[in-house]
Parts: sequence; C-alpha cells; structure tokens
Amino acid sequence: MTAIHLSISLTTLYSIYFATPMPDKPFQIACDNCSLANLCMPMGLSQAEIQRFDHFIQREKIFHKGDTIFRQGDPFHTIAVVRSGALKLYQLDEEGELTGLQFALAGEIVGLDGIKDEQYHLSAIAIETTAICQITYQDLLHLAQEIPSLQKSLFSLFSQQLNHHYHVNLNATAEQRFAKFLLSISARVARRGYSATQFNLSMSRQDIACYLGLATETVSRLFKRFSDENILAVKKREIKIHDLRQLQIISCGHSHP
Amino acid sequence: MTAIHLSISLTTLYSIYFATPMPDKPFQIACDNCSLANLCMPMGLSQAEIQRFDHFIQREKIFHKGDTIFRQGDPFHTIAVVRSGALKLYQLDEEGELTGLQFALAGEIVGLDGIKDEQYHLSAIAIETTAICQITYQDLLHLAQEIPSLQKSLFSLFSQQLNHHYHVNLNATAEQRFAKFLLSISARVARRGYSATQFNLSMSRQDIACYLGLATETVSRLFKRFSDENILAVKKREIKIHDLRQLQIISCGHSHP
DNA sequence: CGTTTGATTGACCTTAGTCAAGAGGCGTGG
DNA sequence: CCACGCCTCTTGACTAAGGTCAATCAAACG
Repeated sequence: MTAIHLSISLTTLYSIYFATPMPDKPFQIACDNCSLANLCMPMGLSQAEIQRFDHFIQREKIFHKGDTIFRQGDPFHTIAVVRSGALKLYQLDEEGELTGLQFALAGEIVGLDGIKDEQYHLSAIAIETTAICQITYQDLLHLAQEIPSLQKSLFSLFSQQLNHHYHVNLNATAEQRFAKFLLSISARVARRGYSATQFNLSMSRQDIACYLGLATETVSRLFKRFSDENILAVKKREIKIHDLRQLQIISCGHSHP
Repeated sequence: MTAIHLSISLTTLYSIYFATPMPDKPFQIACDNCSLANLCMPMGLSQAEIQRFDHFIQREKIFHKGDTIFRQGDPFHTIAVVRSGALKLYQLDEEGELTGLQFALAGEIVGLDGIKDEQYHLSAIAIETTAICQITYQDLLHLAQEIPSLQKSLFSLFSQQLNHHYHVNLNATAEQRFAKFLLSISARVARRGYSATQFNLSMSRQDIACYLGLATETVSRLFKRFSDENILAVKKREIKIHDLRQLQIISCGHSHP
C-alpha cells in the first residue's frame, strides 16, 4: 500500500473542510458539551447559567508529565479542574520532607486549599499529559453570588472533597490500604463512564507508596501477591481487576479467613 | 464554718437579683459578643450582618459526655459549631469497624461533610460537657446568598478544614505523630486565647490512639517517654508542656540525633 | 466497697521497613 | 542500530518499630 504524505497546516485543513476561516478556539470543549459537567462546578446549573459560567473559564493550558501547575506557597488566585490526565498534589514541611500526597484525576478540582490563606498549601504537578480548566477565585465568588445553584454546587463539591479525605485509614494494614486505593481509583474512573475493572495507573509505584504511607517494595509485593491470587492482572501500569468483590472484602480486613 | 443551704430556683434568683422576670434566654451569648466570632462563620461580617446572622442561630442545646449530636447516615439539615467543650467525630465502615476519628474543639465547625449527600458521613458525640450553636443549611444558603462576606467566610472555613486534614502524615513514626498531635491541640487551644502549654485533653488515650493510628499502649508509652525526657508533665488528662520547641523538632523527625 | 472502666507496664511477636542486588525499560549518543 | 547509563520496579534477607496479649494499677461510680 502506498502512503501519501500531505504537508498541510491545521488552519488550512480547517478552512478547506468547514469552508470558513478557523476561529481562535476551534475544537474547544465548552462546559455545556463537556462530559464532566455533571461532576464539575456547573453541576445543577441551567443551560443559560452554564453558558454564563463558561465565559469565565480558561482552557488554554496543556501540561506535560512533570510540569508544575502551582507550587506550595504561591499566591492563590485560581481554582482548577482536571479535564483529562492526572495530577499529583504534595506537601513538604519546613525541612523539605514530604508530609502528604494525593492524586487528582479527570473531573476533580484542585486549589481549594488555597482560599483560606490566599496561598496554595500543596504543589501540583502533572503525572501525564493533562488538560485543565481554570477560573479565578474572584470570578467564582462573583458568579456564586449571582447564581444560587452555583453556590450550592460549590458547597457540595467542598463537602465531597472533605469526605474523600476521610478515606485514608491509619489503622488499616498495608493490604487493606492498597485494596482501598485500587477501589478508589476504580470508582473514580468509573464515575466518568470508563471501565471500573480496566485502567492504567498514571502514578509511579513510589507515588502510590507515599500516598498509602508504605515502602515502594511493599507496594511491589502487594501487586505481586494480588496478581498471584488472581485478584488482578498487572502489566507495568496497566491494571485489570478480575475480582472487585474480593478487593472489597480485603479492604475491610477480611482477607484470609 | 456553717454552711447555709438555700433551696431556690434560678428563675426566682434571677427575678430577685434583676428585679424583673427571667426572659426565655437570660444569659445567652449572641454572635456579636461571642469570643469565638473571629474564628467562626461570622468572621469578616459587619456588625449589622452579624446581628442578622445571629437571628438564625439556635443555642438551646447542651450535651453531656457521651451524648450524640448526630449519627452517620442521619439526614443532614444543620451545621453546628462547638461553643465550648469538645466532640469526637467518627466513621464506621459497613462491617462496623472504625475507619476514621477526629476531634472538634471550641470554635470548630462540624457537619459540613453532610452537604454532598444530604446525610452525615460521621457520627458526632460529646466527650465532655459541650455547648453548640446550630444553623440549618437552608438558612445558611439563603444568608450566604444575601451576604457576600458570609459566602466568602464559608468558603474560607471549608478551605481551612481541608487543610487541616492534610496534617495527618501516614509516613510519620509513632513519636512524630504524637508530637504533632500535641502541637495541634496546643495551637487550637491557643487560637482561642488560652495557654498553649497547659491544657487538659478531654479525649481518652484510646481515642488519641485511634486518631493517630496507634495502639493505646503506644500512646501510654509515649506519654511516659516524653514525661521522662522532661518535655511535658502529665497527670491524668492534664497536660503541661515544658518544651514546645523540642516537640516541634520531634514532630519533624529529628528526635534523637 | 466491690465493680467497672481506663491507663500503665512488661514480654513477646508480627508486619512492614531497610538494605542490597538484580532485572527490565527508555532515551541518548556514538 | 546498538551500547551505555539511568530510572523504575522487583525480589530476597534481615531488622526494628510498634502491635498484641496479659497482668496490674488507679480512678470513678453506683
């Protein structure tokens, strides 16, 4: 088969195809056609309100693996939502020791921690290619004042974020924590309509270990153990869960009866 | 010395002393004269706004040790603030196992977790005699809509609560966690104007252990160790911290150089 | 004044962390 | 294209921190 290589710019292609010059933001997703809208700030808003809200959203930024979104201590101005990809959020103490680590997946909001002291308390970096939507806190406050249902969904999102933090259990064993982690990722991926049993982890073993308060070796051994017990299949960072029920049982601490 | 025992009701005493019948809410603190106002929801409000806000606050309830404020799974209607005393907040999983535990001291807000699913995700019980102020979420939403600075302080409080949860460090040693816990209590007590170095813990050793993800025996041993090292003095639940600086050093993991 | 509940202390054991070595990928540059 | 070095991950052997079990003590409470 012979391949024909065309050298043609996107702008030209666009204008040929649509018979009109390419606008500034040609293929951009707006809130009212975003698949995450029901998980995100505009949830519960009317069509008109969503369009009004959308007007204040910045979507230019694409971050690559390792890029910084904001740093702990930076002055706080904007709230961000992960549109696609994933972020790692972490906190260092005065000595530079890591004191906390979380992940933000598509549809999840980051930066709310900055409101109180007008500075971010966490650093955020992309752990894969990541698109984010941003809104300034000033705009958000004004909009929430004018749109009661936005105010309500913001409170709701805050509440959800609080609940999410209750899930790390200090008393759980390594096995329980790890099972709970996999279930959490599964649920978060599934919430956006993807498979709950097949996904790839964008975070390193080391990040998982830090998040769970374990050593990387322990995480590695748990992957092996669960794989040996046929609970899941793992190939690099590609995970296929075979027995979701068993994971649930393990996460509650009834692993080996 | 001879004691004279008078049997006389508060109502009667009030009317004798003030020469007027006792009103329904005689000695009640209002938001505009409450010492916690600058930590609480009305922070940043004008005098007039505080008085408007105050109108929606219920203050009748006094809870005794062991009394339940709300239960995990109860329908969510109200947000509460601890005016004096202390609460224990805890979460059980489906199996009835404890999965999380926190404390709320005077000036701290509880119930925000309930907003998202319209039910409380934590149970709250008093661990000493506790007075709370309550407001219904409905009223709060309406007020926040009308009073921009209230909306702003609510977001700020939410943000603060999120930050507070980042402080539990899964990678810390028993010693570090314990030191951090004492520092946290110290700071929270001091914020209300009380001594940062002398306070009494209203929670049991078991509660502290659960909160820190340790065994009660370990907590007991840590109290002894710190006491032996002259970092603090402990008598039952009465704590006197001698060396706050050393606690800070320990909490960062530089205990024994 | 016994009974109960919470705290302390000691002896022992388990879990998971540490150290060390090796394997598998990935990108860079010769 | 292959070789080299650099990561990340895996696996094994040993160790230590802290959990468990059990006994004792102290305070609280009816």
